Amino acid sequence: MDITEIQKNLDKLKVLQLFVGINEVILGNIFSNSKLLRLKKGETLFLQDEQADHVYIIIEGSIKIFKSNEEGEEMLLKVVKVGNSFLEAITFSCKKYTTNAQSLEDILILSIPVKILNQNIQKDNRLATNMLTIVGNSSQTLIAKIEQLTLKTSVQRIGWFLLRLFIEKKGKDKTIELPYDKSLIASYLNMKPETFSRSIKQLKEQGIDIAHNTISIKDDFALCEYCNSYVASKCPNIIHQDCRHNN
Amino acid sequence: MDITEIQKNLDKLKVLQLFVGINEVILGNIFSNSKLLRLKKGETLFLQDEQADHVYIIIEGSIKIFKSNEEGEEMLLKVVKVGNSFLEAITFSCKKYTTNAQSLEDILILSIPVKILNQNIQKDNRLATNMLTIVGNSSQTLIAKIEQLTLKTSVQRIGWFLLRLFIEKKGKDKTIELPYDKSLIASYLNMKPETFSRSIKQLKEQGIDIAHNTISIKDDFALCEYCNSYVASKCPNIIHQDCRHNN
DNA sequence: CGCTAGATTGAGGTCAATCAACGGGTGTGG
DNA sequence: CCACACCCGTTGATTGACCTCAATCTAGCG
Repeated sequence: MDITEIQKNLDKLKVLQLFVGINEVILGNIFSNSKLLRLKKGETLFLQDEQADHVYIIIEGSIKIFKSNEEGEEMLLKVVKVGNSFLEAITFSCKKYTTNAQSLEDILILSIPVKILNQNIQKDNRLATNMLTIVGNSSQTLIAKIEQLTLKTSVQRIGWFLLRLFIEKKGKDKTIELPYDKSLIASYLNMKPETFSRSIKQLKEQGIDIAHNTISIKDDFALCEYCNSYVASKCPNIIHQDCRHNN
Repeated sequence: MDITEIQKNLDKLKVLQLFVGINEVILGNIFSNSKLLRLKKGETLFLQDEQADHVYIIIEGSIKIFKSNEEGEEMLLKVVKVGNSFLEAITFSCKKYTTNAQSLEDILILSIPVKILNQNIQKDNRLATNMLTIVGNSSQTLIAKIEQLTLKTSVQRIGWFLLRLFIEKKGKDKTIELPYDKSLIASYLNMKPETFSRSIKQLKEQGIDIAHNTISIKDDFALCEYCNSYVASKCPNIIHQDCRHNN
């Protein structure tokens, strides 16, 4: 019920993918029934098998969504950054979280009761279609991840990851920074830090260099061989005539 | 426009998850703009990167959804059976299929133009929420698949697959038939047929026997060690006091 | 009966994991 | 200011799981 603080963040909230095109009345109802939470770095947001009664949207910071087995091994599913929700973590049928969520830094999040969300879905169709788009996209990302895990080598997975980083930044820079610790990236790509380290050496021979946390590429097309059609659809180089996915 | 044939299958169609609770007018609009297709075994329904302008629902038979790389290797994502759709194959943003689909036997399918579906989503909220449930569930299945691929050995993956088969059948039988070729199952579990074959031998020592296409288990709990919480939620044995997931 | 596709078995190779040691930052306390 | 511990990342040596290739077996079918 900390409406005043929600008001302060209203501008950030209204433009989120989940709330695009939703009228003020619905938004008001959702926000007035939601809460803002602050968590310190490393705190747990929810655990696998807990009752999934809230949906979260990140306003500041980032969190990791992961699975773990009885041996304590972690399987990093995704890192959720500012402005994103993670609806795929909740099931619409079984009502329990199927993953764990932990903050990677100090975070500020909006916590929406699932019940409230469901009530408003009935009232505003746009909310349902927005959610559909979000869950649909995350499905695509999951499929892409499966493709990488099953059909690609460790070097190829790193190349693919770096390519996505460069496309995300959209800048003309041939140099960018790694967004997380190397061991976290390794986990996301399903390999051990040692393997990550060794694979990077192989990439060096192809004009892709990682020194400390700085990645630099020889030219704009150094990573093209790690592209696939899903990534290509977001790549500014797709217009280039040498691009495999140019059509 | 083969309405008469659609009429014949109306009973089958109306009870599908996608159409639950949708009123007759909407259904009529959807069906009158859809077509029934018959494909022979092995025919291609759509290919990766093609324009995704139709959504399909299977009325008879089954199909496989898979990715393939330039070397022709296949990565089986899922097998879609009677009554199911595969909305996750379409993107809501990029409008291209991200996977391939091919029939595993002679099939009869309903082909709905995406445009028609979108129009009716605007009119009937229930259609949107039904889709949300379907895509949400498939997200969960994808997450479960990633978990298996990354954290489990080949023997564990087979055990998990067999467990799901037994739960699906729900019967009290300790003997069931494999639903597809072993090589197809192997592909689904991301291993080679040879590895599948060798892993089965290891399962024999635990009271799980596969002779030809018949699986038989020593007792109802032989496969319990391959369970996880997502599978457990559908397992009749979860009420048993020895069940790890009983709570 | 022979043909063929699928399944099994064996031998050998490969990629990534494991285990262990080391180096370079960073922070803390004396 | 230095000594020390600690974490992260790197490097080397070895292991192991799964793949590859090839031969053989089996079941189904005309």
